[in-house]
Amino acid sequence: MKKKEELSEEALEMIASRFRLLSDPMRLKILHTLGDQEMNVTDLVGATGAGQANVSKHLGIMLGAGIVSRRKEGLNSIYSVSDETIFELCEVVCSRLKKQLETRQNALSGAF
Amino acid sequence: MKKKEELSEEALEMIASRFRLLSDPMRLKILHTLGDQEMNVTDLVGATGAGQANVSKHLGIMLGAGIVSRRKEGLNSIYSVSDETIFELCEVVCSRLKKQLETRQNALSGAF
DNA sequence: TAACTATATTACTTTATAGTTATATTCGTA
DNA sequence: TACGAATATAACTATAAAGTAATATAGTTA
Repeated sequence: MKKKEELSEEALEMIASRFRLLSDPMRLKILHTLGDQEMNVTDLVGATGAGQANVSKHLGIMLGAGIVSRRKEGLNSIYSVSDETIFELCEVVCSRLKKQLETRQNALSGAF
Repeated sequence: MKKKEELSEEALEMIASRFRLLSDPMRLKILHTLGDQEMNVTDLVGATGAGQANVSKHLGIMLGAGIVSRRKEGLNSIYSVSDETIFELCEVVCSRLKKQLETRQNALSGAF
């Protein structure tokens, strides 16, 4: 029954926003560093080499979007990835990029 | 054999850039409008309601990134989506967003 | 309570980019 | 060849967001 529906501005904005979350190298680095572990902010700062305020801000943004979760333990904030689809998305993108580069290499293979 | 490899800055930037392409509502609208068809710029302008220069610019960006392709026919530039993974990514995001909103609704269901 | 530690937030600067207007380019046609 | 149409591009403006330094907040410990 579903035909080519017109996507509402609101829907487009929600989807775009989710992609926007992933469009920053530092956030990807944080997510990749987290992986399936729990880590506090200080350790993430050490692992990523970014500034504390910057890491904290990125985590706050991702927390708000519901892709990481936080639990407090004393002074520490311990974060983990709560949205596993993130990694699925990254894999799809990464595979596609590899294939694309491979195709380009082949296109040049006979030339000069 | 693959351990938790450190992702290079370059790799992170490439992946982030791909997500950045999808982080704009107008580009998503263009991609969704295209679907599996071929369309020229004028028709896309009509279908999206955006300005000609704007549509043209977005198409140029996506062409450069290899997610749409272009063929010329007389005065027309006819575009189509050349990277089907785009739709896969959008579906994953969209499903996840739905589930997330559903969860939030349930969280409020007993309250007041 | 005072000092310390971990995290969050605020204010600011800088950069990237979306949209727009005007113009250039390219091809078709009278 | 001159004109018109479709698309691309350049220049500009406005906005959003990343990074940073300074500060606030909250828990911990001497």
